[in-house]
Amino acid sequence: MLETGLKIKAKTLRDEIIEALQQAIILGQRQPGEPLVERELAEQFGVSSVPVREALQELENRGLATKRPNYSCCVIELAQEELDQMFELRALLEPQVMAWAAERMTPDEAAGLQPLLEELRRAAVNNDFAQYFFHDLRLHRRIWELSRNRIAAQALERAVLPLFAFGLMRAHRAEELNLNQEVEKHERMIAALSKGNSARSAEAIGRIATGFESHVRAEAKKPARQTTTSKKAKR
Amino acid sequence: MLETGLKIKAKTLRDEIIEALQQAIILGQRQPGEPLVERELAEQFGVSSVPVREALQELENRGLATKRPNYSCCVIELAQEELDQMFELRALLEPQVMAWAAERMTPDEAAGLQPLLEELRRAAVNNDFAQYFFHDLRLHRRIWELSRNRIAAQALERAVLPLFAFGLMRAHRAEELNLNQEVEKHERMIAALSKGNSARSAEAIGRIATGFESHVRAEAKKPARQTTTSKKAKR
DNA sequence: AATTTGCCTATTGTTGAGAATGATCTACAA
DNA sequence: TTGTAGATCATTCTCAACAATAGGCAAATT
Repeated sequence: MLETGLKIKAKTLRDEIIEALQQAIILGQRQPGEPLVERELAEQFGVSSVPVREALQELENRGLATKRPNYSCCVIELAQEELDQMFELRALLEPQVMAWAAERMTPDEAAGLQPLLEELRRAAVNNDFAQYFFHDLRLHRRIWELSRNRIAAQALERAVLPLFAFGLMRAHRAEELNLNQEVEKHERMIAALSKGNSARSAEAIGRIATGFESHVRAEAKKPARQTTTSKKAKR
Repeated sequence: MLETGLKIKAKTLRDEIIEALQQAIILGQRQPGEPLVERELAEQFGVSSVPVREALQELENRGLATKRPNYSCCVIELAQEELDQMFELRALLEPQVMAWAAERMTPDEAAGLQPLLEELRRAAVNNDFAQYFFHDLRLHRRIWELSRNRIAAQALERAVLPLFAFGLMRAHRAEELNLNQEVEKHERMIAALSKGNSARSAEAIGRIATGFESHVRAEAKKPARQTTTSKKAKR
């Protein structure tokens, strides 16, 4: 099962709910457009509605949900236009962030990337798409962190995470992807990073990052907006 | 007096409080590091504490405050390191966003920038720094919007707004700035934008970038590379 | 039939009180 | 003096009940 990987730090109910809902959205247990009703969730989590409200607010800030006054919060729905914007921003940001990481990471930190890469490799060998995307995200996040620019890392997070909610990283959407090949690209990228070669690192990410990008942009014409089965939209 | 520009906004208490606090922070009525106590603010605004909590959460997401569990929310304090990160990100992002705006804006939209430029000019003539920075932000925001990339615009907002909280845009910090000269740079930039000249627009923003950037970074001693990871990015 | 009007209801927004938390302070011992 | 354990206290966090809102339904009007 997917885990946050971050130590269980949920000290407050709000944070627990955030994690739970984020995971549910990313795993597709909550479909795009599906309403997230405060009281319903409150009962489900066995808490009051205030922590749920705050969690929903945070989900909106992470780009995983939309919230209008006096209206049920809904899982984010992305139009093609918005997908394009996210890819556009990522294409601009990530190469430079890679370059910064290459310049600024220590040898120790570079070595620390290997275990993450290993996880990626294992997922690829097992042909486990869900695991692959999960560890892919973890690896990229870690590198963003090593760029020593937290603001830029956040911007990337904001540009990438919603794609998970949209279902881009679900297994069935990526069946054409050759995971082993992708892993090789990552290996080359990390090799460049570890050598502190910023130019090659930036170039390498250009080949990967997109892996799914081209794939998705080609077929994303028909994203049928799902109608929820159990829960109908407000009223 | 500074106004949000958007009049019909606050439909909910939370939003009113957000606006009020944001303005207070930007105007320096709330100093960096100053604690924002929920009950205090609640009483001050004549409301209960929940809307205040939600407002504080939003302020944190805008990069204007910091919030730790079971601890008073505080107005953001920026270390030199974080300032550098914000300038670094902005330097990467804004030229490209300008280029996009130049390519994508309609003639009408380009014409619509003139009134904003006029406001800037007036503030400069009156040597009113507060007004100048305020209208400068409005103008830049509008252009970001015209880039047709909302995610990128948000990232820029997130990189720039905290600088206001930090007080970079206060009058006394900018006394060396020649406002009329700055206005001229903006005029050239907008001219390039209006012609759809993306290359010149991107280059023009590099010169303006803010006027305060060079001023501030001058006193910064930038550690290009860190050898230890003693300070891990706090989350 | 089409449009308007007003009520109805599900859901969000807000409140005041209370429980839980972590920082600070004091007393005491090494 | 220095460090440590416990009590204190300010403040956040949570709750359950209440109020306000916006959309939908149906009757009334044109």
